Amino acid sequence: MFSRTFAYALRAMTYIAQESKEDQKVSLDELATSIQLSPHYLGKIMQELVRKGFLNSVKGPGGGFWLDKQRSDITIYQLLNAVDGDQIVNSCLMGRLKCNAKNPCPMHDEYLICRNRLIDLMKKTSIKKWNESIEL
Amino acid sequence: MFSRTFAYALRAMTYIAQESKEDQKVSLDELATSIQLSPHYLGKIMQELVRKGFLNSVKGPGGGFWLDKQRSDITIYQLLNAVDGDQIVNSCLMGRLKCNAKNPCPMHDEYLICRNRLIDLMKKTSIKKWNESIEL
DNA sequence: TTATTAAAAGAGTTGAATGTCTTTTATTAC
DNA sequence: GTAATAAAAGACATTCAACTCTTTTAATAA
Repeated sequence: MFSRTFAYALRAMTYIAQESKEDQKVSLDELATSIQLSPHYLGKIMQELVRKGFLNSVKGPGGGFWLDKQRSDITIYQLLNAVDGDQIVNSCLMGRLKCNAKNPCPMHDEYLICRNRLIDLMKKTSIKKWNESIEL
Repeated sequence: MFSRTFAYALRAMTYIAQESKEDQKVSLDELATSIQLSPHYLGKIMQELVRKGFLNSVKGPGGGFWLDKQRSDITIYQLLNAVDGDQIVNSCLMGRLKCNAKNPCPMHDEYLICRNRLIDLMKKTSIKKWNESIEL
């Protein structure tokens, strides 16, 4: 439903939120090992997340990625939108070109309800909360 | 969320259910024109649907595709499964490799509920019902 | 039985997402 | 300032769904 890149980004944020502080950075290699992804590809994802302000990085010896305390309040919905955009959830489940309240398909209303429930929950779930809820 | 092929298959079944009888078949070209898809690609999709028993076809002059009355009772869920399989709906929304009732993610329960509501409705919606509900 | 029609089959192409490899840039430690 | 470290950047490769084009097979009609 969502992209793999989003899943990787979420796993990476999860790990970094747990393991990093400003004085204890996580290197790309450590991160790549922990989430089982090639460091090259993960590098691109991380680069993009840093650029968009989801976490911090510094180059050089002792460098790496880390997450400020206050940034663990960002939600998985924000992360999803940053990585995948919002086009995914804004189309007819059945692929009808024009499906709307005036001319809905039989799935339309139910899909809207479900979609909104899931989006609401994603908007309420911060990285911090996500981490508190799951066992790795 | 689902494949384009499924959307095309549904549109094709919709058109054929409306326009065909055993003595009034719909040709591939007519169908392709009506749903705005290249006849070659549509041909493959139709071929597969015929092979799987969702509708009938005959070659030659006057040939084409048609849907038996009783086959309009097949559901859009059956069509989806035939085209896309069922793997789509059976994975964690957030892409966790092992997400289950014992070790769920924060989205797990809500997603299960929504997923089941949508699947139930798809199982209840026959091609016939689908056609009665929508305006083209 | 031959020409025509129309689906079936198969080979090839494209584009986007995903993934790999190499080079560059920035930072630190000495 | 030089060597080492580690992220950033960019070029290249792979994969898969989606799509196109060509050939074959089956059915009909005359």
